[in-house]
Amino acid sequence: MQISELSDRSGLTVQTIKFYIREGLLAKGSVVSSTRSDYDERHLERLRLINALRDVGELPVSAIQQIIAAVEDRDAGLHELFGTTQHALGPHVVPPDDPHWRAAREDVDALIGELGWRVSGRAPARDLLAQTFVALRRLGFPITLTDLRPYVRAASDMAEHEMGRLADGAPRSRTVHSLLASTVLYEQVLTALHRLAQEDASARRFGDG
Amino acid sequence: MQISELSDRSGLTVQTIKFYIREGLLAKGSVVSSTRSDYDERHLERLRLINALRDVGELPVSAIQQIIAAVEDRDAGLHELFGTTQHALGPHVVPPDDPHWRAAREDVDALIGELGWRVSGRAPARDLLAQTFVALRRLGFPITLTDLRPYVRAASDMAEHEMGRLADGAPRSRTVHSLLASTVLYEQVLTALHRLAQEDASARRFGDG
DNA sequence: ATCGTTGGATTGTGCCGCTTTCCCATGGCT
DNA sequence: AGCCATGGGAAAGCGGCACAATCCAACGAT
Repeated sequence: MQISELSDRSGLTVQTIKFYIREGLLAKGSVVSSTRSDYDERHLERLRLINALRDVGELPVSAIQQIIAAVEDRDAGLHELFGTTQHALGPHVVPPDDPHWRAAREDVDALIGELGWRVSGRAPARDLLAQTFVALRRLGFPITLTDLRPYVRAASDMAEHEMGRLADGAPRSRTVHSLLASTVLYEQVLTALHRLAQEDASARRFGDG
Repeated sequence: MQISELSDRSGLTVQTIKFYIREGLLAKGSVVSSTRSDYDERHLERLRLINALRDVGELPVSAIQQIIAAVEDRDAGLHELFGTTQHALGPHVVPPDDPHWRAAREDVDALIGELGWRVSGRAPARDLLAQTFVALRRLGFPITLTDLRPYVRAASDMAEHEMGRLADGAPRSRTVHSLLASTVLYEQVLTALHRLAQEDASARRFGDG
């Protein structure tokens, strides 16, 4: 398949595909001549993945780069791919050297310790959670463990469900895609449903219809 | 308080504060002379809100503008503020006129109808959900109602919990802040916990420790 | 032979969120 | 009275990002 067909089938412009190749998100086609390269279904599949991560996951190109690199590394285990994805998802803030921040971060670490969760000490999600704690406190809505309980329950139930859905015997590439779908795409599913449920709750409480 | 003190206390530079004033995110101080204005605690509070929406919620300035405008509109009810916030959260994609997209959107509408949720037909979260459906299908992981069930349950439980937390007798400004915290900030709490729970589940399933 | 297509490289573009720069008025200290 | 740090207001600049446009030389189908 030529690049123009790849463009048609993927819905991306030729320039964008070239851009992705330059940035290392997509492999070059196999060179047929100095002005022809051949692309196959795997290139299309890759573009679909890139598109999902970009459009739905709203990931920057640099983050997708990292994920793709981990996907390509056939030596890496699935858990390593997981870590790379988490790291790519961010946040990319450098925690300021602030006492409030350190306190929030300690609360987060303590919570994870109590739950017995096996989570890397460098997981960016720790900082993400600490950041929200700080912001909530600064706004005068300190968060308590009681507030968190339903969220913790829901989060672990869903995570369990997601891991259970990964097919065991499937080829690696499919498992990898499934893993990324679970993390990046199902996160959006959860967010969307949460917003919809909130609107319903708000309508029932404040609405006049 | 002068702008320099406001700058010190908020952690934002004077220029950034001026920028927010220009953009309509923050009210001007009360003019004391042609070169002095006076800022009070409400300005500081507002800056904290802006910061939370920006740093934690990752909202663009234009979205914060819309939310602030709704907050300022003392005639608007809380449910309207809710709708504005939802709209500001996005996504801001124009649904393409694609059969897959229309089908996904119909699935979403049907789901919401079955659940009996009172959700505006223009709620962007409908599109967000439809978008993930399309992406999942294109990747070869079609989503089923069974897959969604645990997410729906979790989402409505949390939404119920969040609405219940809003204090009834509090002054409007506090309720408004609480509402925004529930929607924008608790969404991040949920996301962070979901990621942490996933990492734990992944470690238990794939990890070697 | 011609004309469209491709690869490869360079340059340009539009948006975003500030940041810098200027200018000038003023207030308060000396 | 003189001086200068501070503040207000407006305009222009900047750095990052994700492409998009343009140009060129080399093919390849007709």
